Amino acid sequence: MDQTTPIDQLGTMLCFNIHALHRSFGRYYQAAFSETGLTYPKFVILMALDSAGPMSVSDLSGHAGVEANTLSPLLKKMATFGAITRARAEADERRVEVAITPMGQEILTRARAVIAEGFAELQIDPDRMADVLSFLSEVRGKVQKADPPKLSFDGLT
Amino acid sequence: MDQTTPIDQLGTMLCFNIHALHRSFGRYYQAAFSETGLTYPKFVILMALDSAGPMSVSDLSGHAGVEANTLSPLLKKMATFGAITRARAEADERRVEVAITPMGQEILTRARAVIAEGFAELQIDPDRMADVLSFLSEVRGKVQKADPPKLSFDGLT
DNA sequence: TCAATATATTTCGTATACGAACTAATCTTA
DNA sequence: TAAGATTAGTTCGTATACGAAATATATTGA
Repeated sequence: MDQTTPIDQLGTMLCFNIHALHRSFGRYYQAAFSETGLTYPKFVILMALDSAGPMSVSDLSGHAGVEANTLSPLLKKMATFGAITRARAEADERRVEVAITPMGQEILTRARAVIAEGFAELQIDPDRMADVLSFLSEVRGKVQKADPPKLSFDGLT
Repeated sequence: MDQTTPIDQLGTMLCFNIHALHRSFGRYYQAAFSETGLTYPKFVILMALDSAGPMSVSDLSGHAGVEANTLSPLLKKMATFGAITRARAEADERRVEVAITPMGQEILTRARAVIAEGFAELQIDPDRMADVLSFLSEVRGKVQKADPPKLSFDGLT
């Protein structure tokens, strides 16, 4: 951005870039999926259920990177649509087991193909991408564990 | 995630990582700012106005990476609070010029310090970070220009 | 010049997303 | 074994965020 960017601002810049790229992806997926009612968050849920198998809402929360209270209404809609199933666990009635259905699998397969096709057009270097992915995972782990210092407006003019 | 991740899934994985990291940053900033009413999107707006000077809503939209209709209510709240000013441009009454106030500057300065402090604790390699930032910017540019292929559920079982 | 078009912003409807509070089920332990 | 703590999920209130439509202003062209 600026040749005098101090190291203290790198964190801020990373957030900014993540935020802006997140929005760009959001619009991209919205354009790709809009005719179908599928959205990016739902796609992430299907991916998690497909790769890690049936699991509880809170486990899914960890896999998808969103809170359980965000998932709750989404899962309800997806179950109504038929892409997943939701059922109280017999062993522990507090838990709700979520699983992808064959219809959900079919949707996921098609969505993945569309996304793969779209990404191929972006011409992104796979090696660099892999490196960035590992960096982002590392940062995410640290951010999740961190206890942020608190901002205060005391004495604000 | 999986040692057999094919190249066509890298795009999907990048989205997933961006999405999850975005959520992690969101929670981090929420924890850091919650006592003050400042939020991450408002922080981004202050940063953009501070670094690029007063500008219209649509220019700010470009700088902040969100749509103008998202900014509109945010800017109204921030102006009521006193962190920014909003005024119809004299030359062109369609435009609304937005500018940061001294109070907004003060808030930004404090927020930046808190974030810089928090990030220093994360122990992230600055060189690697800089490299990742340039990659993310590059990807964002491509995603924004791209015309995604469209998903369809025709003939879904 | 004045109707057709274009541009800037706001409003509207819908979809995440979070923390806090709530409910229900399970576990602990005195 | 029953009161208290813990855990899982949902509901509630608030804050983004987007596309589409509405509104207001400016520009163009016959």
